[in-house]
Amino acid sequence: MRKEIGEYVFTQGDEVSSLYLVKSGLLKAYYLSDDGKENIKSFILPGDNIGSLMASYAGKTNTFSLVCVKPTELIQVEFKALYEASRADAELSSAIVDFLLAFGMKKEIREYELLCLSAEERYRRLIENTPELFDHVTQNDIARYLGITPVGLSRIKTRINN
Amino acid sequence: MRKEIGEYVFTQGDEVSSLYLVKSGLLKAYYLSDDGKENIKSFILPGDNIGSLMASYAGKTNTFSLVCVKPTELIQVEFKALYEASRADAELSSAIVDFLLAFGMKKEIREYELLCLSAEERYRRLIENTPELFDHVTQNDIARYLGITPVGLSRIKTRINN
DNA sequence: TTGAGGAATTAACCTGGGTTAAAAACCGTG
DNA sequence: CACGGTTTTTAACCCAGGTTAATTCCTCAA
Repeated sequence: MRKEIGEYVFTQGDEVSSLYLVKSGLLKAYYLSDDGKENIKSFILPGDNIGSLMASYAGKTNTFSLVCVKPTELIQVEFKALYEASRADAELSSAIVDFLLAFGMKKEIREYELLCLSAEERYRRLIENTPELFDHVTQNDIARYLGITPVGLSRIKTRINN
Repeated sequence: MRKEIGEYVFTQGDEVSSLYLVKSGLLKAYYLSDDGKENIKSFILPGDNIGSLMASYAGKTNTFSLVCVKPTELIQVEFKALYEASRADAELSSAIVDFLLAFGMKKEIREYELLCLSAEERYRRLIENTPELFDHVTQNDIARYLGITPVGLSRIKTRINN
């Protein structure tokens, strides 16, 4: 399926239960707080997967929204169907285990960065690890991914350049 | 296996590759930064599991330490053996999928709290969700789990009680 | 019971980042 | 090229939480 810039794949509060594999393009997943502030959970690059475990597995409503930053080509997988099928299919089950392990590791890294690093350190790491992001995403969104405001990020940048 | 207070299950930098199921007791998992500061990743209660995916699956060295806060009874599971066995055993594989899904959801919640909530909100939530923790863990450790200093937490408490 | 070491609080001062608002730099489009 | 909107920067002021250090509280072992 194909989505254009600004189109939503799903929205906070939805009762969707699918996972998505991104073939090309760029998405952002974000939480919207009561007072209208956006906090970016993650950017999803080609080759990445995305979906709310909470919504899919635990039957809860979705906790975040997923929107296109670039025109995006993605594959939708019904979570429940996949999950049921995996119960009977050892190979599929193994693949899911690998997928979930990779997912868990990513979360573990993010947790570490948010718990242990300052906003400035997180910013330096992001430049280090995914410089390509800066070509496609506004500084605004970078800031909200780092957990700070655009103003804050601008200040960090000037601080770094002495 | 049994561990007493202060005993380590493994240490940051180790090349262990086991998962642990906690039958009774209480553990804490924490990161030690270069300048000697401790940041608590999680408390592990009876029924919980713990282990470094990074170390076990990706063959990296352990990124955090695991130490007993209360005398603890736990079961050690060799990750590689489990992983290999799961390749052939559909039932085991399914169980692992369930385990990893639960793990992923926990991480997702923690990520949300660290990204979107203030220290005070995280504190309120902790009281709400795991009040029993406060009986077994020093306020010192609670603070380091919330991502703040003990002084900071003390201030939050007095602020809350007007 | 007391004394010693750790835990928690308090106070004074500092800093990173939030908030608001205005200015400047960047667009894309007519 | 000029216009209008969106980003980014800058500035002024504010506040949560860090840091250091002193004080009080707790606990437990002798």
